[in-house]
Amino acid sequence: MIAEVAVDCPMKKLNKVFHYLIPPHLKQFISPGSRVIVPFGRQRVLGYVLDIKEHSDITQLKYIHDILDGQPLLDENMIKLGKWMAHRYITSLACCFNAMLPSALKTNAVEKYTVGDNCYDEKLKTFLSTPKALGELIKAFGLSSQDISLYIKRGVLVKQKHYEHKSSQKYIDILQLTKGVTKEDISKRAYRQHQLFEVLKNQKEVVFQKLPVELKRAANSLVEKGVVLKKQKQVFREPNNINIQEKCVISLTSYQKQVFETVSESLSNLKRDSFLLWGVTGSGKTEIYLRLAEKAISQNNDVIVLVPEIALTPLMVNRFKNKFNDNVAVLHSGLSQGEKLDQWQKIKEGKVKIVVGARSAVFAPFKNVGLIIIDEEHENTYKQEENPKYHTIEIAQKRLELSQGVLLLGSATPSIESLYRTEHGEYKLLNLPKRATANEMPLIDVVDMKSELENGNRSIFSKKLFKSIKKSLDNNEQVVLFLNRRGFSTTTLCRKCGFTFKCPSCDLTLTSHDNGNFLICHYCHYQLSKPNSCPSCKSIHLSFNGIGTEKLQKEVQKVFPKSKILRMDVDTMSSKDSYNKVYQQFADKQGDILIGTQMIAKGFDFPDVTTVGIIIADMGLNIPDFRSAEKTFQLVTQVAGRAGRGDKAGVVILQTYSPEHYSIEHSSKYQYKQFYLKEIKIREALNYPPFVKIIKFDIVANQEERVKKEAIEVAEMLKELQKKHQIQKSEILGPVMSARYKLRNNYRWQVMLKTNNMKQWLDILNKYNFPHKFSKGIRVSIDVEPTTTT
DNA sequence: AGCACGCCGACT
DNA sequence: GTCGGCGTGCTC
Repeated sequence: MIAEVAVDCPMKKLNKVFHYLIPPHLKQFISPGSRVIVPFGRQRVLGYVLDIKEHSDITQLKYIHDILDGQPLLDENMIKLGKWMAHRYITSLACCFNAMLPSALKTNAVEKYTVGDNCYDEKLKTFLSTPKALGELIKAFGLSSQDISLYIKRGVLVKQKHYEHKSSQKYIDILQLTKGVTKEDISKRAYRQHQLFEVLKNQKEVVFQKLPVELKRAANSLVEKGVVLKKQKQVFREPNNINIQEKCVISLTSYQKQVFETVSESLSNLKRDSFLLWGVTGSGKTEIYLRLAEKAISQNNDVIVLVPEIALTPLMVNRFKNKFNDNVAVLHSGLSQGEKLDQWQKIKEGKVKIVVGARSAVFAPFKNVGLIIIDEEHENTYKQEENPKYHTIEIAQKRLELSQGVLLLGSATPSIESLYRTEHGEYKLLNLPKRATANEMPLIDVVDMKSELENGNRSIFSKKLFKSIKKSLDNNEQVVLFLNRRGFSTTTLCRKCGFTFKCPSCDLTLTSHDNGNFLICHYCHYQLSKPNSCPSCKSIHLSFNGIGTEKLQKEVQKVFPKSKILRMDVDTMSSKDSYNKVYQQFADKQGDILIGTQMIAKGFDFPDVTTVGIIIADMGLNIPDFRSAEKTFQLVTQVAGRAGRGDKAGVVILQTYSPEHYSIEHSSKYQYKQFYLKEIKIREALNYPPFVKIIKFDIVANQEERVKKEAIEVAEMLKELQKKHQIQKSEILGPVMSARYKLRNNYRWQVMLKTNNMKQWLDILNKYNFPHKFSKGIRVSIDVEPTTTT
């Protein structure tokens, strides 16, 4: 008996499997889907058994060393899915299987040592009868690291990885300055340590785990010197308990009924079908989801419900929990690894029939998936940005193909691609053109900020927005202000010589925070305390340009001094609970005005909000990405949906510098269809998706010159492959410097491949083992159908 | 990832 | 003639 194993090792040629003999004592436990430990070269690594065979052509097979779980973790369909994924996203098999399992199962690999075949030392043998960590071994036998590597070489010792379940308690380390220490306690040359010192002086405490790598090292040496104190703090899991008044839904509208019946029919006939439900905000999509889930369960099928970000959609989770009680598992980012594992096991053991969760819940270990619902299907959180760079919709499609089920995508603003697919019969389009409740969508009033400026209004607020806010406040109603940029100001500029403060390792301008007291790099978190003068010309005239949520808050407070303002962005979300807290505060009317970034665009349902202000609507339009118009439209629609949810009518004031842009024009009138028709023409003319498929190659390394050289090489290789295999309908663009050229001291170039021949390219790139063709220190990562091209 | 293998310059 | 740098390639 031979086991075919996908080995987990970030190694070249890993789209292939390795054969191992199965030791007699493990025979009855090992089957496809088992996780095993196998000898691989001189190491022992994790592997996934994919198949059991009678024979192998390979001679000199090794034995499987051990098995990790009592039962196989993956069923036949999941193995098929993993194989398909590895090919589709050009990654290793093990990487795909890792993505399917809860992280608690994979992250706790501990290196331990045990005796090898050439160990004749009885003392060592007894000591290592249970595997020991390196530290224990060194302590007990007084060995040096050279001794150990020598012993490993000679086969006296064997290094292996141990996979242990972590305790479900989570800890973080808090750093504080020791009382009474000063700058002089740190050696003059230790630049990083001084940097950390400044941060701690200003912020009092900092979470160690959140520091950038460079500062972590500095932190450790300062802890050793006693300048900094390190304390362990337990992080408590946060139960998801927002009190939301349930809207009582008595019966479905005729539109809802029709949608329900259409999907329901496919469920009854066990047909493999895909639907796109295009329903305006508030049209009652959730109610349809609930009823369809009920239907699927009654037929003994399992249901997966996916939401973009579970923390931001407490409503959906609540409604499923209320309706199905114990039959629902929830997988959200607020759970500890251990808790996630518990939920996962509940699903695996068939104790629940429904899971509500974010992206990775698409891999929920159900046996019989009959329905997958993807809400807000246009959200880009459905694309995983790390390897395997999968898109949740694609995975869902593939799963349902394997288990014969129905896919239901829902959105008020479907992605251009999805809508395009409905025209070509890949998805069936379902419409909910009317809100389920009586109130209409709020009116969107577009204000041209250029003419405001011409009329002498230089403030952040247009006259209209100011009036509307005032009116709402006077009526004791609430206001939501949306600005998609956090921090105080985006650039700090010397007015004399034009110097701008930039991050030394990222080539990005530093955003000032805390009233300009800090400059922070939003990418690597490099910090600088408030500069007094320009480092280039010593001028003291510095100006803070560009507006972020912090500055907005300050301005609003100035103009409406009596109002109570709440702010919601990454910076105010220090703990998992902050979101719920602010949400609850605003719901309880402990705040008059809520200021926020993207975070407030989704799922907020406050009946007393009558003014919504979009401070700068066209911020996203300047991003050089083919999806920027689409994204802007979606964001405007979403934010607008926050107004007028109760009995009172709401107003949306949209401020913009480009009122004539088609994205702004159509979104302000809720004309998605018209926008779509225009956008799809542009996509066709410029040869962008959905008319072409993109594969993006990122070339990253820390040596500027080498990256450029390799990037040219990547483009050359692609052109050669294209020529050699005569691939038609393809275009290789680049290499070009990435939009964010330098990040964390790494330089990046990119090459784009546009093609209508995806299948052939995937076959060739996989066969050719493309991502691993490059020399050490150069990382070439491939993104198949990326969501952005920047 | 590790580690061996092999090819080239520096040195006993 | 040997030691050790690291570029290349393999691990069932």
